[in-house]
Amino acid sequence: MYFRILEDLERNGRQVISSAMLAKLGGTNSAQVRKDLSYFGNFGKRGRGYSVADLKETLRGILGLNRSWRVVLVGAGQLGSALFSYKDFNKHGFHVVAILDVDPAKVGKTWDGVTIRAFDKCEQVVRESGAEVAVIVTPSEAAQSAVDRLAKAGVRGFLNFAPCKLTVPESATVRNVNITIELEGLSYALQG
Amino acid sequence: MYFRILEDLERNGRQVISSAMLAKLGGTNSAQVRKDLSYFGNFGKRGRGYSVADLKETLRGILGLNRSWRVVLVGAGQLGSALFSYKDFNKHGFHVVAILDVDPAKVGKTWDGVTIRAFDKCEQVVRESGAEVAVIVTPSEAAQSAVDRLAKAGVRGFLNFAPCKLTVPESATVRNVNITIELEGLSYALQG
DNA sequence: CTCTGTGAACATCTTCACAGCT
DNA sequence: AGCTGTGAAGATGTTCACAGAG
Repeated sequence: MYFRILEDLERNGRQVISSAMLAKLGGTNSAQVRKDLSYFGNFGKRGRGYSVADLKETLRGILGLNRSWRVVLVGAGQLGSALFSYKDFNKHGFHVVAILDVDPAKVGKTWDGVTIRAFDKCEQVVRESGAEVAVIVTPSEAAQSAVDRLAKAGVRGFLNFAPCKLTVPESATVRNVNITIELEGLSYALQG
Repeated sequence: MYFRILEDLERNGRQVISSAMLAKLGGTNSAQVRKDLSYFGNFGKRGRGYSVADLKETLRGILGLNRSWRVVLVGAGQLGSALFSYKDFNKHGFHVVAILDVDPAKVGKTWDGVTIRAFDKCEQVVRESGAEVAVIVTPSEAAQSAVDRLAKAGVRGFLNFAPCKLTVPESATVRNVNITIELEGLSYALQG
C-alpha cells in the first residue's frame, strides 16, 4: 500500500513525506506508519520525514519488484482472459509465459503470442517455460489437483481466484483473491 | 468461509460436524471455530457437534444471503464483462440490474438484456434500477469521483476492483479486491 | 465418554508519548 | 521546531483448559 502511495506521490512531484501525511493517504495513523517501516530499517530523517523516491525504491527492493516473474495462467476462461490483458500484471513484473486449459477446443489457440496448451502437459510446459508462479482461474473442483501437479513441477507461488482453500507444500505460497467471500462480507455489512 | 465449507459438506451428505473437523477444513483450530461461532449464538450440541444444515442456514441468515441485492456495474471493460458473467455473483443473490460506462462507443450496447448507460446519467440509472450496491471496475483515476456520485445517489455498498483507496460516507461500506496488492505480496513471499 | 461454550492465560497488534536527531 | 524511532501501555485476537451438557 505504501509503495503504491509513493508511486502516486512521485508522479505528483512530491519529494519528502511525513509519517502523518502517509497515514492520511493510507487511512491509518502516523505511529502505525513509523512502526511498519521501522520493521525493515530506519528510512526517515528526524525533523524532515521520508524521501519519497528513496523510500519507494527501498520498498520496491523489499517487495522483490525489481525482478520479473514468469507466470503460467491456469484456465483460459473469461476471467483468465481478462487477467491476461490486465496491464497492472505486467507493470508489476509478472509476465504470462504459458496458458493451460483442459478444454480441447481452446488448446492450440493463441492469445497475443502465447499458445494455450493442454493442462495434461503441465509438467512439460512448466519446465519449458520456466514458470515460477501460477494464476489459478479454474473451477473450484479442479483447483486443488491442478495445484498439486504444478507444485510438484516446480511452481512456488500461486495466486488463487477459485473460491476454495488450497493446500500447498511448505516451500510454496498461496494468495487468495476470493470474490465470493467479499460479496458475503458486503452482504453482512449492508444488512447488519 | 464456514458458510462455504458447510455448503460443501451438505452436498456430500454430511449431517453433523465437530469444531475440530471444521477447523481442519478451514485451516484453523477448534477453539477458534467455537469462539467465532459463539459470538453469534450457541449453535452446537455438546457431545455431538454442529448440525451441518442448521448451521449453514443460520449463517446464511447472519450473512444476509437470504435476500437479493441489486447491483450496478460501473465500467464495461474486460474485467467488468468477466464479472458480469461470473455465476457465483448471482448464486449469492447479487443481480446486475444496470451497467455504466463513460465510453460513448459502449453506451447503448446490451449484455444479456442489460443495456449499458452513460455514466453521466448515473443518478437517474440508480434511481430507476433501485441499485444498492456498485461494483467498481473503472480505472483508478475515475474510481473516487464515480463513488462520490453513486453514494450521493443512494448506493450503500461498493465492491472495489480498482487498485486505490476509496473514501465513502459513514453510512456506506467498501470492500476491496486488490489484485495489485496480492501480486506484491506474492512477490515478497517468493523472494523473501 | 465426546464435544461445546467460555473464562483465563497468552500472544500479537495498535496507539501513546517522548527522547533524541536534524 | 519538526518529525522519526521506539519502549511502554493499552486493545484486540488466539489458544488453553476445563466445567458441564448430552
